[in-house]
Amino acid sequence: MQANRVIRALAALAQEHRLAAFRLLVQAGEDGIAAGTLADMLDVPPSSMSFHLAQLANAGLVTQRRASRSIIYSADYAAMNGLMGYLTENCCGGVSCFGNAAGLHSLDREPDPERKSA
Amino acid sequence: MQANRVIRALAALAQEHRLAAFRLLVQAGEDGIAAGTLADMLDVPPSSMSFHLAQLANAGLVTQRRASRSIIYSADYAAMNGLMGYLTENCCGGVSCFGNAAGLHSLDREPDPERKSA
DNA sequence: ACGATATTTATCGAATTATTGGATTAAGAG
DNA sequence: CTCTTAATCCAATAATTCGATAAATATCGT
Repeated sequence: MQANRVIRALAALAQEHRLAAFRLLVQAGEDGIAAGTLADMLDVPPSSMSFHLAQLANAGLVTQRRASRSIIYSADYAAMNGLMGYLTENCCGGVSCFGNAAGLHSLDREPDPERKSA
Repeated sequence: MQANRVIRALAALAQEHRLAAFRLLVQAGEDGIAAGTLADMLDVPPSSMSFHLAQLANAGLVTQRRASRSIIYSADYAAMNGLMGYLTENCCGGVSCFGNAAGLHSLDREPDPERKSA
């Protein structure tokens, strides 16, 4: 059941520090970033960073490798690719909500006026 | 700050019932599905369904309209589009992990053996 | 207005998640 | 071997979330 994996991936990214960390890792590319460096960049205690990185790793979104004393984390593009693929196929009307609807980005623009009509 | 909205959208989808509900709503298209019908489909108590739908609505992923006694929920394609856009731009190396990497979908194919042996 | 249907709200307990400080493991330098 | 640095593990705490029952609100047909 891949839905389960998708849920874990979504949950992993649905957290401020983890989303930020993942973005940095994506930007960093193959080289990756050491856990401590990441903790320093995001200004969170090492133990907290470790916790969040473990969550990302558990969700399969990042990989780790040791480089001497440091542990380098890298974004797993294939996993992210898979997540995007699932969302596109299952949550975008089957035929990619991209390209279909031409360039509307409500999450970028709308400030979300009000949800409840009182 | 759209990162905040993205996080809420991800969190909203990172739950079994909500992901399932959203998938059904996407499939249903414009017509949408009534809250009660959704609760029945997913076999969760109406109040629980209402709770989850509220989460989706709060994240801006679904819209609601009243049809006589029923409240019809519909997927907000624009919001989903925005989410996909953000993920593509910020979490896929800047230049769409799709199409770039040719056709690898780890979440679809790989059973990912050593992630959790449960 | 009344009774029936549909949905939301309120509330509670159980479970999960987030955060932190300190202990522990691993690797390199002297 | 000891010291230093890097990262994770552990335990305790705080906060959030989930699921279910019960009460409240809104709408419809009569």
